[in-house]
Amino acid sequence: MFPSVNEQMDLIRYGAVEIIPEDELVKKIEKCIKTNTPLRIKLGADPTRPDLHLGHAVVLHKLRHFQDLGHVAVLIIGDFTGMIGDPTGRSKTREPLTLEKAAENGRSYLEQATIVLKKENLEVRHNSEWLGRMTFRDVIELSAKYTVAQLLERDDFSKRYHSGIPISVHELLYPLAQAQDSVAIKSDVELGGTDQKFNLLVGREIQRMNGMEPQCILTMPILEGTDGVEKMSKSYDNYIALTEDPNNMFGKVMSIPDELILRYYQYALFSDLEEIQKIKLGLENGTIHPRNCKVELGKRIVAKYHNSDEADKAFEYFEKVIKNKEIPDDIQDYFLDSPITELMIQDILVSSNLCPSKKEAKRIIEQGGVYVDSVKIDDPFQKIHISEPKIFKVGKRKFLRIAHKKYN
RNA sequence: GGGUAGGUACCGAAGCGGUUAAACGGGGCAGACUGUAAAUCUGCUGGGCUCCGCCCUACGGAGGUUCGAAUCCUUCCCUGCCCA
Repeated sequence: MFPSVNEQMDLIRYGAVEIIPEDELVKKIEKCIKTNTPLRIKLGADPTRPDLHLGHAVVLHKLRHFQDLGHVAVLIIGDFTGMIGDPTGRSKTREPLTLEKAAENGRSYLEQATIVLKKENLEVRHNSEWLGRMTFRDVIELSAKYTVAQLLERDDFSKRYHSGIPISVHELLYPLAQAQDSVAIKSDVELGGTDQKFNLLVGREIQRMNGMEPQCILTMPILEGTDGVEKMSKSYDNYIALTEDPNNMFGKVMSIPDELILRYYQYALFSDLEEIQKIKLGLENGTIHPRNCKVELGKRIVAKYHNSDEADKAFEYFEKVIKNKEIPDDIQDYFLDSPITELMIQDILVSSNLCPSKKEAKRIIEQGGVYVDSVKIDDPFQKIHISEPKIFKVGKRKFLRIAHKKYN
């Protein structure tokens, strides 16, 4: 029924940073094989931000590995904890989320997560189910199990504390709430990024205090964003969303610095280690050109999240529009609802949402970033006839075919 | 409860009665360059007006002093730190 311990551990170890404690996990797996009972693998999802990206996918893939081994993935939508917002890595208190908003984000989260996860062996839970029912007394009992000093061990808490940045009490409670999830769903293993290590360990502690066998924890690396410096995150705008359209997805992969290529092969693609080794050698001895390698990486990532047809198209688009600065084939149409057919270029750019304001439109025009039918426009007040559709280009990759709306 | 330091644009941070749409840095955008949407360099970076000038909005909130305030006064809100 279940693969052997070694087989399982090989897959589980792939890409993992830490497994704490590893021997306990081995024991759990042995027991699972013996009793033919799948392990319950927990992953908590923070529904504060609705867009999942390749960074989130790293740990989702690990969860998928467990599913493939026959274990149960317990995905927790933190609709309740979303009201607190995990302060991990943040130097600022998060904006609280309403339960409704959290639930809505949770739905879209699930939709995106199942791009990576399979629907079999998947249990989805919302933590408002148990956290929302706790009374103040329950909360006091829970918080009595941990000390302020223990909580302040957490790096970002202590940093904030020592540099005088406010920490609200509810933020301190977050790790305990997350730990309570582990108690509620009786997890055997909890997954998370390395930045989650503290929270995951608290879960162990709290489970033990509730007389349960503590969960093992497994941490995955934090994937760097396209800038190659910061972790991939929406707030740094260096992310590649799972639902990113093929052209953007490919382009964003192309924009990663060369040093990140191998890391993306490993953690965005989960390629075989032998293959990664081969690429590494090739890059080192010059038999593989980094650009071609990145093209391949981009195509494969697009193929993974879309399909290989889209991947080829995205590559062609990139070659054409970015490399050769040509006009793409498929440009969206926009029909201006205006009684006049001759309008100032700056007005056209604003009404078609190519620019957010006239000032901005003016700026870009004056800086030489605007072309109409491949002719550079340098006067923001120049009038353009749009009785027939014209192709507007703003910056490197914003295109729109604009025409006057026809009334019949 | 007492004391003290603060709250400035997307973020960090200067300014402390007029020359301030607000230095500087980051970010963002545009241009050049490039295998690249990387790196680097250059420029721009509140909004409106046919616009080389004018008009709005803006320095935690609300009032006030003044010809004139982000800068002074009053009051309220928020935050750090120290002492209880």
